[in-house]
Amino acid sequence: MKSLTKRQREIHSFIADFVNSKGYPPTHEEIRQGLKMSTKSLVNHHLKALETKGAIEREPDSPRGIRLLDSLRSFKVPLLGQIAASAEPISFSDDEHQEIELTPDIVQKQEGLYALRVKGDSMIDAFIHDGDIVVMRHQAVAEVGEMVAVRLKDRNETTLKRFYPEGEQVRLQPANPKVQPLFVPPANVEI
Amino acid sequence: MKSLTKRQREIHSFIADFVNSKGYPPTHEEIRQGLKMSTKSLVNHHLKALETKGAIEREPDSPRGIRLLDSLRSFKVPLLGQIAASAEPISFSDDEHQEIELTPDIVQKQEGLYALRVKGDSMIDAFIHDGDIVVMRHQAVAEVGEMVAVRLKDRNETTLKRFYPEGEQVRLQPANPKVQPLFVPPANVEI
DNA sequence: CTTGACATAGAACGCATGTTCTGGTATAAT
DNA sequence: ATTATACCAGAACATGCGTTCTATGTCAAG
Repeated sequence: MKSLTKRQREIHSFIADFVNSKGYPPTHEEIRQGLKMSTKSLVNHHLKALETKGAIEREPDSPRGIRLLDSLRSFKVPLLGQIAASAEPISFSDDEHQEIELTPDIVQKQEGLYALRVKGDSMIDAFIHDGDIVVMRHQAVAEVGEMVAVRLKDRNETTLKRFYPEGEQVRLQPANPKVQPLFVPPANVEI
Repeated sequence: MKSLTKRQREIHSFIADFVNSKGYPPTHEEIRQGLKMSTKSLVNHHLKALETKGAIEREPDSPRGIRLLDSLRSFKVPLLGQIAASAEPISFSDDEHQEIELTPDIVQKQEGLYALRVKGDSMIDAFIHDGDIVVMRHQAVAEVGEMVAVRLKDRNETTLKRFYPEGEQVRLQPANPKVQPLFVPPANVEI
């Protein structure tokens, strides 16, 4: 999707808010009022721009015929593969690209999010069961005691442990020193 | 919401499907075609019925002005109040009736669901932090080791503990014997 | 048989709405 | 200066679409 201008972003988010609150898209006239524009032709002008840039789709000659493609009210997160909570990690599966739908009620910032399916019951004490899906945020630094998905660089494998710094080394609870943490989850578990 | 007739359910689910795939509600004409009816007045007749029964809301004289109240693609869960994960439980707050929006991707069965906001950090080892919202299912029997929200009958308070049966008594980890479990959550945590 | 919900049928009315046309302004890049 | 791009204005038009009116058919309950 090409980049939008300021006014175009305003319109786009206005439509998103409108859909969220009302359940159906706004008419040109409603957009005009909401953004204090003077005429509908101006609205149509911007909608054309949004359409060519791929932000929306429109049904010609159809009232409220606006479809948000880059929807704000529910966004998707890539389901990258499986992860082992036990001692034996399991690698990513690159073949299937599934997605998970989330709402802003669950997580606010949606940058760098991705999901993994948990294999094994060794983290069952932390409310994570076999088959659960963990939503994570990609970030560089880990905080003490946080749940981290660690990637062993030599192998292409990932595992879910707690993170504790310990002097110059990194301790992973429960298991494996001699690894560098790479991914850090915030705190979301779903069944 | 009053019970719907067969034809009314057909229309309701048709609208839900339409909204899910298109992003905006159908017109009367589109409903007519989709359900192989002969005239629009018949559609309007049924929509009136759905409206009086509380299944939808309509914006008069407005194309596609249909709002699904009992939506299928995202349903709401009452946020009943706060809950203490620490030793001191906190009672319900009946004044504000908030709601949380969920999608079927997160939980399948939506019967008897409700949400509680967690107060305190004592369950931080189970991935539950202060301010987190726990989604629970109301059920009568608890399974061993499951997370349970226990209600102390004498007081009107609730707390979040683990459930272990122990002979004739019930042990709650960590705390308080002499209580009967009432609510049992399945396994959902959100931030 | 009669009554009353529930579903169906066709047609006409008229407002709401998307579209199009022809203009104008502001700013920045060339 | 000139061009390109984004933004703004007003008005006229054709039609999509909700609404309303009037009837008919069905089927179970009374």
